[in-house]
Amino acid sequence: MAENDAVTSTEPPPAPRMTVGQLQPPTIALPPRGGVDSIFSGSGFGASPGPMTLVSSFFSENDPDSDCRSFSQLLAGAMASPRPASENSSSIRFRQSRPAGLVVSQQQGVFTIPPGLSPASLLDSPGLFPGQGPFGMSHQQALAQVTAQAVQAQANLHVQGNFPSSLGIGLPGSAPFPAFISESMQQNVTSSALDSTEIKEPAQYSGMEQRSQLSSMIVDKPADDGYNWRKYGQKQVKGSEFPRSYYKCTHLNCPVKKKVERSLDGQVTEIIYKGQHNHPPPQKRSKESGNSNGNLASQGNPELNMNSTNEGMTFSLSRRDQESSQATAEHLSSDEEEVGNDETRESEDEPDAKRRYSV
DNA sequence: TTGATTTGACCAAAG
DNA sequence: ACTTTGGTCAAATCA
Repeated sequence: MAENDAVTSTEPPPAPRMTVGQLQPPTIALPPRGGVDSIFSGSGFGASPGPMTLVSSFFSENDPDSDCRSFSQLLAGAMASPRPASENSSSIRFRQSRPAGLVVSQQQGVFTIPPGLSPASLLDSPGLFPGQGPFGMSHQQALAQVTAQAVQAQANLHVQGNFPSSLGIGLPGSAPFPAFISESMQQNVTSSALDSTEIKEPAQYSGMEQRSQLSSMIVDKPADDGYNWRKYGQKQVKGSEFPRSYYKCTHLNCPVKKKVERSLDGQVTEIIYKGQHNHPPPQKRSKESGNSNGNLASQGNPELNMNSTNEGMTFSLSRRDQESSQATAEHLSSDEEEVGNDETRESEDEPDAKRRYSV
C-alpha cells in the first residue's frame, strides 16, 4: 500500500486521503473520483466539506517555491527534509515520520492538520516545526502563520460560500473543527470549488489576527464529530507504531467509517474518514461526541490534524507526534527510535499490536 | 439484559 | 501465484 510514491491523487477509491506531511507541492490532488464533489454536493448532510479545503487552501495557494510558507512547507521544514519518495510511502510514513515526527501523515495526498485540534494547539505543537523552522522562524511562529492562513481561508470560505468544502469540517465524521465552522460549512457546502482535483486557495491572510480568531474558535470547540461511532475493529498498521481503530457511524444506514490511529497516550495521530453521512449529525452530544475520534480532540489533546479528501478526511498529528516530530527532526536517521517518549516506552512494553487504547 | 468494545481470524487488494 | 498488509467480521468480554 505504500506504493504511491506519487501523489495520492490516485488513491484508492475508498478513501483517498491527503496527508500533509508530504513535502510535495501544496497542491492537493483529489481523487479523480470527484469524491469531493460528491461529498459536497452529494449528500448534504454530513457530507462534509472537507477540511481539506481549508488546509488545501493554504497549501495549494502557496507554491512550494514561493516565499509564502504554506502549511506544507512549514511541515516540510519541520520534517527537515523531504525524504525520498520511497519513504513517503505509507508504510514508511509512519515509521519515519510518525514517530519521528509529524504525524502528519506523510501519505501523499493527505495532509493533516491538527484536528480537534486547535490551531492553537498546532501552534504550540513543536512537532510541526521542530525547533526552528527552516525559515528562521520559530515553529510556533510558523504555526501561527500557517494557522492564520488557514483560518483566513476558512473565513473566506465561509463568506464566499464557495469553499464550503474546506471546512469540511463538517466532515463526515465531524470535524474536529469548531462546530460553528462545521455547521456553516455544511450549509454552504457546494461542490463548485471542489470539483477540481486540485484545490487551491489563496493564502493571503495577514495573519496573526486571524490566527487568534481561529485559535479561539477552535479552542472553543475542539473537535466534535457530532456523529456516533461504533468501533468494529482495530489493527496494528505495519509502519505505524500505533494501532488503527475502525469505526462505523452508528446511524442506521450511514455508510461512513473512519479510521483512527492513536498513540499510546490515546492521542489521535490520524483520523481518516470514509464515506459520507446520509444523515445530519446528531448535534446533541451523544456519548460518542466525546469519544471516538472526536473525543481525542475534545479531550483537549493538543494534537489534531485534519485532512480531508473527497471521501475521506484525515486528521492527524498529536501532541506526541509533535513532540516526536521534534525529536525526529533531530534524529531523523533513527526512525522508529525517535519516539523515545512515552509511546516508545509503551511500545516496547507491548510490542504487539494488540494494545488497547482506552477510548 | 442490552449495547458497546475487544480481539483473533478471515478475506481481499496490492505488490 | 505468492506474500504482505489492510479492512472487516464475529465471538467473547465488559460496562
